[in-house]
Amino acid sequence: MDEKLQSIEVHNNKEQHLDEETLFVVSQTFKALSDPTRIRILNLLCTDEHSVNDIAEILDLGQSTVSHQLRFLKNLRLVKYRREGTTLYYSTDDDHIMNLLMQAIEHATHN
Amino acid sequence: MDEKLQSIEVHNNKEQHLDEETLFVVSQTFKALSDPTRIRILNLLCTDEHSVNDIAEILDLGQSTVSHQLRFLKNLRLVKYRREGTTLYYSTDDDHIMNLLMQAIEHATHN
DNA sequence: TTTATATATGAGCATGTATTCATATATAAA
DNA sequence: TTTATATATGAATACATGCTCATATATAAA
Repeated sequence: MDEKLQSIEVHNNKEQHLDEETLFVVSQTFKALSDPTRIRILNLLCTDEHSVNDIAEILDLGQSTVSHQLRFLKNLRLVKYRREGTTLYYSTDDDHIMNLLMQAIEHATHN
Repeated sequence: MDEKLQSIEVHNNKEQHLDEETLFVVSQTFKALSDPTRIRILNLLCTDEHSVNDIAEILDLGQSTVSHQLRFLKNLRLVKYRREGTTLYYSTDDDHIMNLLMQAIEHATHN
């Protein structure tokens, strides 16, 4: 099933009960999207890949801050990286979750 | 524009920059969805309205806990209530955000 | 008015989290 | 190997957050 098809589904939860694991995954996912710094990083990466220092410069953040947040996002498999020498180029790695973020941004701006 | 049409849009963020207010609204919205207790409450309310005590009993939570979380959700206009005597019946009040939650639950269960 | 029931609220506490600082690691060039 | 650059990491700290307890408020019934 591709992204487009998932997106046109009407998402009503057939099962009433949410098991512990689903609850954990869902809450973790939204937690990733609940911090302004991470939102800015993901929003930047949604168009292009960027190195850690680029991200830090563009968003005016500390290198350590960016690295910590990227580790967080990488653990949730929301971003990935590609190495080129000593430079790591990060990019997004979950189109579905990025789509959720973009929907929320649209919702926030157009209301 | 109705909910269905918003749902089939491809959500790519045309503007690069996220202003302070958008950032705040988006992060607050996701913060609301990032707590297991609030997810359980919203998932329960997504089908039917329920009183505070009902929610507490069904989800095995303290009355105070539920009331505090409902206040949080109400401040973000994610839920509303209707009074009947001393009983307050809460229900969801933002179909778009509820759809985001359902998408995330689908994503978490079907993967 | 008194009593009972439903809900809201504030304080306190324990836990979680984002940032910063100092430093470690890794790759490449000299 | 030495040096430089890019990134990662751990500890410390300040702040946010969720829950609980006790109590307040609000509505209705007696």
